Amino acid sequence: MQTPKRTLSSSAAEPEPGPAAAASDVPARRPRGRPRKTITEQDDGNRRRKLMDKAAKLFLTKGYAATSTRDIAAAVGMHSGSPYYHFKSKSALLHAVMSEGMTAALESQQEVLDRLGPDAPPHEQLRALVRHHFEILLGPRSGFIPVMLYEWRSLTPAQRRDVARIKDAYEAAWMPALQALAHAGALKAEPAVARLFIFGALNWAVSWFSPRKGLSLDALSEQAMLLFIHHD
Amino acid sequence: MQTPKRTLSSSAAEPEPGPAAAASDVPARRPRGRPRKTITEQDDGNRRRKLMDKAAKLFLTKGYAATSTRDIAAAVGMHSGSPYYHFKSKSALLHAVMSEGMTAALESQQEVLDRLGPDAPPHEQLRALVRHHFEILLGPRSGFIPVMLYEWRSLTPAQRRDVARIKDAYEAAWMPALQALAHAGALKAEPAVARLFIFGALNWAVSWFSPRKGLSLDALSEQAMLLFIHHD
DNA sequence: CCTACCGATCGGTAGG
DNA sequence: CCTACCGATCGGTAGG
Repeated sequence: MQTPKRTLSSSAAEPEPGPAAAASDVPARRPRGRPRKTITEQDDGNRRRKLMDKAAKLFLTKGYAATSTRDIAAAVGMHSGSPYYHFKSKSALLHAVMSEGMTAALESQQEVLDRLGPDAPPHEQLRALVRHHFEILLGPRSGFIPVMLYEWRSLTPAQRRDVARIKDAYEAAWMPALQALAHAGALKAEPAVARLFIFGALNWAVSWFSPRKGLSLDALSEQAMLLFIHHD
Repeated sequence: MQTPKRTLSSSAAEPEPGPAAAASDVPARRPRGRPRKTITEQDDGNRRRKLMDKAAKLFLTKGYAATSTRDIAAAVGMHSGSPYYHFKSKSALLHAVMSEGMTAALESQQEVLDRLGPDAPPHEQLRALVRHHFEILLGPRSGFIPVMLYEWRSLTPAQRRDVARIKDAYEAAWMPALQALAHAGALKAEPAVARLFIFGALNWAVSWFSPRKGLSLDALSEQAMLLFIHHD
């Protein structure tokens, strides 16, 4: 990904606004993309990210509806109204978690496929996709995608459509490998149905997998491949 | 299962209490088991069941926390406080849905296995279990088990332990078939891990299956078997 | 099962 | 980002 080009008007010598200026300066209307780095008492982008991280953790533990914006504020050391400085509603915070989580997952999945190259055997492509998906779901940086799996119904219809676009692209990337495997006789179910079953099997691991149970993500991926792929 | 023996004191000629008596007669402390049939304006057991049915539907659509007891009352044509005549708390209603749903599922699953007999080939046992599970999840009388899958975290720890007992028995009944299939070489993953993946794959269908999509529950079961079971 | 009600909590906002 | 606050809603209950 490239760093976004600065617009001409926001070029070099722009003075850093102090806290007072930052407060009176219409904060609701930001330019699109990452918020620009404004030095307030705490770094702004970090606060936004921290809100999303803690919110995701709480949404996953207690559920979106049962988590109050006060819970989230307290978890990051803010006062009750302050999350609304960063997000215009509780719902927008949920949407940001899912949307940015899914975007990052789609990008890292594409990197995995690119690294493997288009001529890798489909068996290896699927193994890499499975392994990467477990990393997204269960790895040390996980959290946003599991929220998406459990809180889909908490989105508004418009938000759902928006996140679905990214999710569809993520899932569509599995089809070439599945179709190749079906063609080779290593996958016996219809690829479109197999994809749904396979995502179910993997996603469900969020509800039972514990890294301390002795199973590594590599071993878990291997078990999944053994279950789904028929060797001759 | 046997019908519970009546205690001596609650024998034959007990008069039906009228509406007034039913209202003043400590309604919170019922004997265990099904409520006895007391003729009020509406039949009591039916009202309780209707509350559970509508509550399950709402819990599944909007989520437990986002469903108010007023929503539930309105859905069955009661006023706001009336569900508390049948359940001592919102949480108790959720628990009843899961507990009674899981109990019924365990019983009908056992009937399926009994009908098949202990000498049926493991392949047929698994197919029957899968088919029955889809019936529970997606069939015309479904609803309670999907709520359990999505609202586990809304239970109190004690309620969780209680429902887990039944759920564990339900899942344990799959192990003999899976172990036999593994032994015969038709299941390549470890049976304990395979069971978790398989339940995930099947349970996930709640989020995507639509009977109008042209796929019957029989065809769905067949696809699942093709995916998991390796024929030689 | 209805009526009337309570205390608590919630999402959100104005104003600084 | 904090302070102080509002209107709405919620789970639950007493009393009949």
